[in-house]
Amino acid sequence: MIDWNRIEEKWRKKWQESKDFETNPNSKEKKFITVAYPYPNSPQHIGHGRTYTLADVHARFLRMKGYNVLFPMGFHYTGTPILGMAKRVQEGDKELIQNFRELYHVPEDKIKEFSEPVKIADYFHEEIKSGMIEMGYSIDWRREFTTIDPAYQKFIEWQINTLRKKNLIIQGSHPVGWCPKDQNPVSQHDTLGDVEPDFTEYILIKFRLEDYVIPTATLRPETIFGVTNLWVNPDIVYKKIKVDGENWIVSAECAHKLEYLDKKVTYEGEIKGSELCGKKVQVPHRNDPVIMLPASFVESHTGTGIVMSVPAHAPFDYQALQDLKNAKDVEKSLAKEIQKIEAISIIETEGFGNIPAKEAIDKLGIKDQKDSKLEEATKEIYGKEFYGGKLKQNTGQFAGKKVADAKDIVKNWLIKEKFAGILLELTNVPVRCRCGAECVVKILNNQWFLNYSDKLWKEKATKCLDGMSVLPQEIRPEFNYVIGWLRERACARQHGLGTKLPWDKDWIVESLSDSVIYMAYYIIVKFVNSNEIKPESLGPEFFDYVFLELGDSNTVSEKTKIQKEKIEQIRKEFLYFYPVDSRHSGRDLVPNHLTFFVLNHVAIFPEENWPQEIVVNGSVLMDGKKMSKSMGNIIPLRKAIRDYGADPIRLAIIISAELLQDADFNLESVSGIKHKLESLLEECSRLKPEKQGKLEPEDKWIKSKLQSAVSDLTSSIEKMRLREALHNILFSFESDLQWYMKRVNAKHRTDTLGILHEINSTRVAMLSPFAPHIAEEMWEKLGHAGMVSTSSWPQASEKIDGYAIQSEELLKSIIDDIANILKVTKITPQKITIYTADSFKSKAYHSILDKIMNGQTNMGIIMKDLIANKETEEIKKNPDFVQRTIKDILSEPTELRKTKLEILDFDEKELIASELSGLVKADFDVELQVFSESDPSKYDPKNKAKTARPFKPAILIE
RNA sequence: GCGGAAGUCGCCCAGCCCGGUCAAAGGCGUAAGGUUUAGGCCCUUAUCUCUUAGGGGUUCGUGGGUUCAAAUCCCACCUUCCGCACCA
Repeated sequence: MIDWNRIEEKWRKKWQESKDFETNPNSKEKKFITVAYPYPNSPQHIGHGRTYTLADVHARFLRMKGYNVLFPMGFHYTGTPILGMAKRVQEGDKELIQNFRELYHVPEDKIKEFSEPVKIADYFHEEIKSGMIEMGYSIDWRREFTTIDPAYQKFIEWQINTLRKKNLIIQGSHPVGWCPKDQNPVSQHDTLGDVEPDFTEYILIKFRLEDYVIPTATLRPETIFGVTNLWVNPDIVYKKIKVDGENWIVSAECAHKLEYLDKKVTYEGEIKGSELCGKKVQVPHRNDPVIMLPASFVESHTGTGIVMSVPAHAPFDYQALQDLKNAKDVEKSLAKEIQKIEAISIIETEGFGNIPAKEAIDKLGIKDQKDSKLEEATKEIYGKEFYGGKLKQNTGQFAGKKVADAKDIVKNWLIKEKFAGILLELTNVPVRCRCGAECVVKILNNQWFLNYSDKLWKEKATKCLDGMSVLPQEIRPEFNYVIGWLRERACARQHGLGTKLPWDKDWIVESLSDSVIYMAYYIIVKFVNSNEIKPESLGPEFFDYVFLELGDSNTVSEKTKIQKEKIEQIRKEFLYFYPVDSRHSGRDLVPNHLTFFVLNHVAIFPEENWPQEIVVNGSVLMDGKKMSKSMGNIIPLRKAIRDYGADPIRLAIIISAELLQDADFNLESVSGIKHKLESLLEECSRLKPEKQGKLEPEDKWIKSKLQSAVSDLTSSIEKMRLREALHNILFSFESDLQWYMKRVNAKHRTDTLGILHEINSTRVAMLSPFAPHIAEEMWEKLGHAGMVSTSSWPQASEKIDGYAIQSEELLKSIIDDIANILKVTKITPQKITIYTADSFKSKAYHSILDKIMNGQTNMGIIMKDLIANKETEEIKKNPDFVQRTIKDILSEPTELRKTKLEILDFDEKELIASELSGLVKADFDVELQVFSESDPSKYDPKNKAKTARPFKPAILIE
């Protein structure tokens, strides 16, 4: 048993002492690798480890390739969840405190401090950082910071001011979920049950009743042309209110909602719903009276509590009308009016007749307006009409328009003509704030936005994206799509940790806006942390000069009191490290952070400093399931490291899935990998550098295999196909090595230590970005001086020995064939005889191979050509040979075909005679005889020799 | 609905871009053998199906098509997953 924790600690200490990961500009070419910094509101678990591990492998690989790699890390304190947590601690929230205690093992005295949000962040910051160190991430910790550090805030002030100067920040109104009690916006983590307030826009159509406006809320403004009546609930008491100078009648709930929607509301009186029934109102656009009728499906908390009735296209309306027509207890004069009402059809949809609502109701067998299937009917009709419907002639100027288009056109027309207004309403009511109050939608009038709608900005971002590498490729269209639909985005909020808006101190820069160009800050922060520059000296002129070379260093020095030389040095370091060469992140950040990262870079920096690459990875599942607190399947990273070691976890995460796929993590695979590494370590301990003697065929072969492994692996890593790469080092190469050992053992060789040492040294070097600790240990055991993490990446020399590859392939396939024959015949072999093909067959073979490589696979044509040639004409007696040879060749890798084409003087008989006997003896414990097909004195009792083909000798087993 | 991804031999998952290397890698599981006092770990072999000569048959969501040749290219359909915002 090996002590993983001890080995890992040993090497972590060495890395720390040697300061290998502290990166300063030098004469080498640089690579700047960054990964989205963590939000410290909980310890990190295995899932968090994925992105960082991928980035670390990337960084370590590039370092070995000879680049000067900067891989820094910061901590994102900005945001509201931590604030919410602190609030819950203050309130003594049992569940949360229990989580801290039992799930996160936070010491009791620390939990007490958690009523202060920064303490929570500080605690988990240290926790996460320790985990990162224990995972062996090659981070330059001199550049660590948090987003509430004074210097960082200076940087964010500069960023946000710069954006504003470019007119990319605008002010406007914006609806948010709102708690009326707390007087604060609410989002998912502020609500009971963690529901995200979700709202939608209703169109308020204003019908007139004498001096009053009767507003009805609808999602389908285009159906106004089919209105036949209104619905009121007779049991509701409605409010008479004054709204911006107009008299409205709406439900009490609606009046309450309106108060938050930027309307001035005064209460003037009440009226019963039943009193409204029978009254006639004016339709806004056509001066036509329609009657108000009672309906029980009308709810006071939805819309205005009064509904516009379009029986032709709305199943609820149609059914309510039918119910009324059939009702017995309706007053006579009213009943007469009701009987007169006919549905007005205004939309034509394929598959539906004149009154779609009726058809849907009949189809579902709906009996009355209380039937829950009405929802289904409504959905079906809405879907069909919206995407497939057209407005009919009776819609006037809108006739012929598709419903999908007409909806917005009619809406805008209604609003322009003052026939309608807007009502925003929560769709997932009730949403309750953690304080218990029911939330509403509020329009904030002085909200600040990043104007991501800006066309030129989008164009620039698209250009940047087009010039960038996006890994894996499949994700690229998603970025383009996001840039397309992005609109104004609020960039400030009223509470939470973060930086105040410099020009409006009531607002705090929102967390997805203060995390977009901070990679540039990694250059600065080194000087802040070393006390070379003070936060207070970081005025805008400093950043202007360092990042954009605006102004001159003399003036900047005067203003900031920073030495001119220092300023020049920082500018030079910025120029050296920027742009970002690769940004790693999870795919959940594609529609927000990663896209904003691109947008903000192009807004602020000149083209030469635009980002070069984005690498996106999927999430991590635990035994096929999503990790979640409630499922109890979260494994804290640090605990996993203690139990299994950092390297096995790193490998298990990487090997379980390719980049974009969700990685399924399970503990069995961790122990599997652990054992693999342990046996590799053992192997390395055995090997010493030793002089290599004369190379045997299998030596040449394995060396060639090693060469191709190096070049395959390198290109895999370059494409960030780390799973594939790791798989090659750990498993695929293993099977080549097994064959090699089999060959070596068959020959009873003892002189292979040197070669195995060379092979394993290369493997360990290639393993080192993935499993850095154990690779160092292996490297040391192999007797290398220095550390493998600072050694150079193995170079693939171009020497691939085609002859050796071909030879070993032949030997393997003969062994396979023998085993196959034995399996089928179940005989115990006494003696094996092999016959190699005649030389004219070889010529034919090459000729066929040549034709196939040129794309000709037609048997007839190939045959004709062969017969036409004197050297191969003999083949006409043996058409089966041609058929089979074509098949042989087609079932080979193209690589091997090329090799065979190049090598003409391949002596099968000689190879088999000298190399195969030992193998056959070892595997089957019998003697081997070899003849050529053309050998007149051959032993061939069963007349097998004639079936021999090149690379497919005939075999006789007795 | 819009946008994206995906359906492979018990399970997980490669291969698809660039058609022939594909009955299709690897891991897990299962079975047999070796090692071990025993178990675990480890090693070997097998793991769609038929076959007493290295061979054949049927497979890669479903149905078509292109091609000498399709898991791979094209079309249609079915199913599943993810994102759709002011939240990190």
